[in-house]
Amino acid sequence: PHHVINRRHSLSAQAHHAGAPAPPRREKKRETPLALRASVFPRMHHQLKPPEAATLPRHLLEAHVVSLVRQCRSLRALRGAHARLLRLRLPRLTYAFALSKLLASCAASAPTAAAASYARSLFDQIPEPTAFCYNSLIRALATPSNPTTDAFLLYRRMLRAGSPSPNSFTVAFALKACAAVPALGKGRQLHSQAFRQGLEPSPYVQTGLLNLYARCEEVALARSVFDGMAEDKNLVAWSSMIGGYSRAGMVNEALDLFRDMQAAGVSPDEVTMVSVISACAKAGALDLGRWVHAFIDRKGIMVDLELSTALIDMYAKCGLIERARLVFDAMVERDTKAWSAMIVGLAMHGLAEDALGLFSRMLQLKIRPNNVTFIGVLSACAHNGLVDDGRRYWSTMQEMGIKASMENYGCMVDLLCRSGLLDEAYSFVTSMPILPNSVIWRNLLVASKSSNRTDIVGLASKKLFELEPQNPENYVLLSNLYALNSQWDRVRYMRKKMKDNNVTVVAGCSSIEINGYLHKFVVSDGSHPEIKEIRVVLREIADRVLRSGHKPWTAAVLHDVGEEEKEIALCEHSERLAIAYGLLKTKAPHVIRVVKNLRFCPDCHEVAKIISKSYGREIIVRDRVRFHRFIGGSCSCNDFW
DNA sequence: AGCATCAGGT
Repeated sequence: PHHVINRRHSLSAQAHHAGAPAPPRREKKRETPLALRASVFPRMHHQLKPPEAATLPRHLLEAHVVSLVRQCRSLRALRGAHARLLRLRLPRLTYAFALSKLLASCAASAPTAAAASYARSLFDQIPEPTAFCYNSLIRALATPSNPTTDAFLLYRRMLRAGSPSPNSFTVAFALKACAAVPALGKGRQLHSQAFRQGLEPSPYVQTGLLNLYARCEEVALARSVFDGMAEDKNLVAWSSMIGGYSRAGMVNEALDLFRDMQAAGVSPDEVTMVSVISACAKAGALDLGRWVHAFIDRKGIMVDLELSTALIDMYAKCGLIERARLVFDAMVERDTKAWSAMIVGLAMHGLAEDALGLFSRMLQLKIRPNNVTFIGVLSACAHNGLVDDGRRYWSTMQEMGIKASMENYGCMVDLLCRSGLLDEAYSFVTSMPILPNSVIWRNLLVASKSSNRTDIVGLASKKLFELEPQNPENYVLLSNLYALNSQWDRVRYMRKKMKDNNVTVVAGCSSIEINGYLHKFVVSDGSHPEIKEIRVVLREIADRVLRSGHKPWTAAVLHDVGEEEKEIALCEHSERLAIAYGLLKTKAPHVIRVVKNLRFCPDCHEVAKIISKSYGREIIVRDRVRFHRFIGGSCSCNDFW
């Protein structure tokens, strides 16, 4: 039979390749339709009274239970049904049956904390839970809001009890729970146990494992599960693996696999496309993103809420904020995430007015913002020096009863620091109700760079090394700070400390997309096949920069080497290599788009301005924080970043 | 009774 199935698959793959029309898209999954089956049972069952319940045969009672539970579409309805069943005073066994049906229905509902606790209370009332009951409870506990991985603990309890023994459903649900947290270690234990119990071959266990590893960004592990799966991998396996690559930022791999998937005759759906689009977003690969969007249209893939949101994010992160706006405006239904994506996108582009305008429209339409929305709002203020507005939005957030997350505090600190309000930032940090994270301390440290505030520098660096003793950024930052104040002994001490703690510097990395392929560069990177040609362009840039009267800002180079060497190091910064490659490979009206993993080097920022004027090229660079758009010698950030 | 997707400050 396997042979036959495989043949069928390869035939359909051929049909697909021959350009046959794509099969009609399936309808998006909806909630179970209301009581389709209720009419099957006589109306009298809905009005069952306790005396009758005692006389009816068990199979009829069970049918009644099934129909009652099936009608429930919310937790509230389930509780109501539960109450009605209680009043019937069902025989013990039938009641246990009813409880397990309620539990299963609860597990299938939206995975909220309320559903989880109700499921647990149902489970606790079942005297001898079957594997079905365990499975349902594990499934209901699989919410990201369960940091202790209750689901996994229940699974262990089941194993310890010895009976009932877990089946493939148990492992699949437990894996989903681990993936939701995500909890890699626990997931790996499940993997080996599933193997021992012979449950590994189940396709649901396999995709569960694959997805767990993909969510944990354990790409190699995910890939080994993926490769170990049968020839005819299903859509879920492909989507999950592509999602894993995408999350890990391995864009080329994600897109290669997307191509392999089509070659294997599997048609992607809207879920697959969300991962593919967000891979493009992460990479800032505009051409690829545009191509994938066209693909979605061509194949008639439904652009639902999630895919629209992913498209907004992609266009925003690829520097086409206008297109992001078009997608947003075309949406028929927008949730908080869609609004947030748009607001964050505008903020990233320094378009504070639009971002804040959109936010007030969101409020008018009674869409409830959340803390992520406020990240967008506050960062819009921060990027434009709107301190007073930022403070006002901060209190708006409080008034709306939205609990500030660490990220929100981070935005506020950033806002105050950028506006030079170091004292206010410092007292804001020290009066936070939660312990500030490393990001906040780092921000404070950067802000006090030229302030002579040894108290702040001292505290912030102490906290930083406590929180992140292994983060190279901290060493570089502090070393830089000391170098700025010519405290060379301290600079040397930092370098020694770095060596002693086995910390190595993270290289800046910039990428540019040429002809659909992503080219990556790191500082002084000689590995590119066209490096000779690139160096010629770099020399020409250096000449033009010199003629424009710009003096290389060598303070951006950390090492205490000679001035000349510093200038050379600057010229080989990753962003400059990428821009040079863009100049080499493309012609005038084409926009040079570069993505950098760290912040823009100040000297390279100046140089980019000069290039945009001297070569008459538009350059858009996405750095770790925001977009910079260079036209005719100036940047859209107005040098405020 | 299951498996895959969306927004994030430094």
